[in-house]
Amino acid sequence: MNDVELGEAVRRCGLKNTKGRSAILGILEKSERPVSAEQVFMAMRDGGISANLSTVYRTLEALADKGLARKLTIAGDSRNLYEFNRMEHRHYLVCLACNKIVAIDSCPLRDYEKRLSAETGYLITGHRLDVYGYCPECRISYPQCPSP
Amino acid sequence: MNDVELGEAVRRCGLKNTKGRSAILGILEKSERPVSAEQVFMAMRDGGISANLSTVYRTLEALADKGLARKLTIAGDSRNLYEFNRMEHRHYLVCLACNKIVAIDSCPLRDYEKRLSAETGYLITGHRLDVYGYCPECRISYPQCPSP
DNA sequence: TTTACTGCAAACGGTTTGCAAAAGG
DNA sequence: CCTTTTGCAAACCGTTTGCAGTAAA
Repeated sequence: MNDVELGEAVRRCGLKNTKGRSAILGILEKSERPVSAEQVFMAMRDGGISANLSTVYRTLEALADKGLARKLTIAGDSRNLYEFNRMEHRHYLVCLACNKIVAIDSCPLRDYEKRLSAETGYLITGHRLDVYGYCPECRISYPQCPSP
Repeated sequence: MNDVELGEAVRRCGLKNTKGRSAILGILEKSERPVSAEQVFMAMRDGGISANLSTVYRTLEALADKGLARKLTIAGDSRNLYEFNRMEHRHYLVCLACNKIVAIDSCPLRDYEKRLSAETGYLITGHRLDVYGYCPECRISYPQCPSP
């Protein structure tokens, strides 16, 4: 998305468009990994758009509320991460050595949710699945790996 | 486990046993849901054993390090939760209305991890899966349910 | 011109820490 | 005894908030 499209996306969801907001949405869209508020803040500075950290938090929250972004947490990280909402159902593979996070497209849980619902009487609305391990690069140096 | 056994478990893992420590381990063991540090703290007060909150944190951390407990986080809760480590592979079903957390015993991900490892080159060591929905009691009052 | 947004500084909640005193083995 | 553990208070970190000023529609 270019600057104009980003601005339109912000406006279309019912928010007033500002330089900061479209910049933040652009940063999310360009990043292929979830990012923290602080990372967004720094990326803005790097891009020459100064913003206040609390504004970044408020914007990320607003974008998540409106469905343009997603807020997520990864085990072992006390921060919240945000990503552009591509409307895909996604899971993450987290490297325990270098903390790299990569997205997984496949989801093995459709049938499982049905079964679980039948067994428990719960109305299942979603799930969170993160997979942990060691990436090919780190794998070499970490022969034995504790489970989280 | 009785008091003696709790104390032995603490000592066996390489920690000095104190009244507070075995009490905390006992609280974890008796609870069938994960609990927060604050909850442990209050449970101790209720049980007549006064302890400092930072000691509770330190103890939970130590028990988790030694493998007697597990530390976990649930989406949408900024706190860490702790549970007695029953050495079972477990997942949780979280009610989005009343926040009740119940354990699920089955795990549908064994084969999936193998496949994923083959596809990505990662050494997979574990995963986190939480399922969200509405429990039978809350289900009635929440007909439409947003996905987390 | 009205309403939504921003910056600032201060508060927040959960967690961690440094230190001196206390208790375990 | 020597080491580990504790209580206390203060710091910490990521996040949220109240408010007065600014900008979008």
